[in-house]
Amino acid sequence: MAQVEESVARHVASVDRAVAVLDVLAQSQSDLGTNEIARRTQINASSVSRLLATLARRGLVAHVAETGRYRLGLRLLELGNAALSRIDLRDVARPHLHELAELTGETVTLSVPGELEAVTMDFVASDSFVQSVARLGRPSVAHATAIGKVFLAFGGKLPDGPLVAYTERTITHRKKVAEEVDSTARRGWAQAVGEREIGLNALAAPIIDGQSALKGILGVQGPAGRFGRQAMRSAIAPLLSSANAISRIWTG
Amino acid sequence: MAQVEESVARHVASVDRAVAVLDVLAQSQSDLGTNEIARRTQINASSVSRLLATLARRGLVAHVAETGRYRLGLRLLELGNAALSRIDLRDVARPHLHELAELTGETVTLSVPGELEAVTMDFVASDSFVQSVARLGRPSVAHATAIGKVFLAFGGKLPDGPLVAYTERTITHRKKVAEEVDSTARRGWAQAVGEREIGLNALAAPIIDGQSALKGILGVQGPAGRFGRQAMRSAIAPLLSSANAISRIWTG
DNA sequence: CACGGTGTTGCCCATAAGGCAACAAGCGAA
DNA sequence: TTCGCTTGTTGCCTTATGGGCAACACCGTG
Repeated sequence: MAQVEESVARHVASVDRAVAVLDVLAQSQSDLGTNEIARRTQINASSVSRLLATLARRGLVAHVAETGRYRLGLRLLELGNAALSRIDLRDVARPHLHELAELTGETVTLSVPGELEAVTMDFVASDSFVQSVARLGRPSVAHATAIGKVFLAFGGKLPDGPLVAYTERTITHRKKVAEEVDSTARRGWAQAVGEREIGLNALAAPIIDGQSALKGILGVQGPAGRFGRQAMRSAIAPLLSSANAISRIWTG
Repeated sequence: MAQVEESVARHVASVDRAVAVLDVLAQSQSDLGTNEIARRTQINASSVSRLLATLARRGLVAHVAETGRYRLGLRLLELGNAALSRIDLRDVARPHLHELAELTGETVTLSVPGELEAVTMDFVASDSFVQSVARLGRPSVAHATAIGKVFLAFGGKLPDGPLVAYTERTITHRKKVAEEVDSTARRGWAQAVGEREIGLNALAAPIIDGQSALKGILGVQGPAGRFGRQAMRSAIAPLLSSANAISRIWTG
């Protein structure tokens, strides 16, 4: 809880009431009249009327002339978009990265989709001495990594030319890559087993907004000796859970 | 201008100040400190501090502990999404439909993309006695209408089976339809010249959100005798202008 | 260490805001 | 058409609130 909120700071009651009015309008599926808002907020109707007039003038609330009722105003959308544009995905995701690293015992990465590939922008390293090292700024190899397969599943493109075989397990046939990408899209997560590097296993899940646009990719990776079939299977649910929690920035 | 705002209603100055603080944070590209907000709003720093404390407690503002500065809070995103979910596209678009109908002298329609086609949900009829009649709920024929071509350009699918030739000008070869759809995507608007009906010409432009997802389609249509090559060309810019103005609901 | 700026909070006082009452308007039922 | 009820607004009064001053703690820089 923020320190500011816990202090004995004096609050502005009128602002509290105004926000309570906004909250009630947000909770309601339909427009509300002054008296109904007064009932739900336990604020006198004349006070509510004046609060609404002020909020309406500033665009946070809209008065519907036909019905005399009120609804949330478009200025809130503008303010919400402004709030969104300042969010640092890393800040929001970081607690989830820590939690997932703790749960799985492996290195957890956060990538963002770029133009040609997804790029690692944050990670929480495994506590183990033997760990899969992540590096910031490192692009993924789309066809050979779990992160890359999620990237492809959301419209990312493979580069032209032959696909490099990093290990014997690397999928280099474009048709088989496409099938792998289809699998990723269908089940909502990707895996790579010794495809980018011998002995390196990984899982990845998309972080999406309300329109299913890719905003980030959450990955878990570890050495095959520890992060094998069983451990990978166990990591899927928490991975999806964390990715969904992060996605809730956009979906509410 | 809303009647409520024009009355001699008494406003709540504290709420006005609080919103002024939100506005300043929205305008700024970076986090702001208490004193900076005080300077920009001409409100005493101690008042700003107390307003911020209240807004922070309600989540409309977030205090960044590392820097001591403030930014817009995630609750605004929730409120913005709630506001958005109650918006009726028709209400927002209607003034633009009227304006466009006035500018072009033709019938203007608003459609929303459905599962299999786009459906007319509002229109403003031309003032002319000779006009292209629109009907609410009428689905578009994707391959033969301007509205439909925009729908296809944003991922809509053609139905299976042969494409019906409504006139001699209807494009029924799937490859040519695809080319037409590509043109639509590239230039940002579609046209249909006597393809759905002899003597009926139309233009259409997409209404999109911040992620380029299709939220609606704005169309102009008229009889070829009046809405011919020259008039259509003249209607493109105002059509795009109106579609963009409506799109700003989502993009700010 | 000194200085300047930031951010918060105690305190005082003027006024803003809450709420009561009155009023106008609208709606539904008789 | 009339009546009763509810809604929404506004005049007005009272008082509690909130604005702002001053003081303080903290921080960064020279």
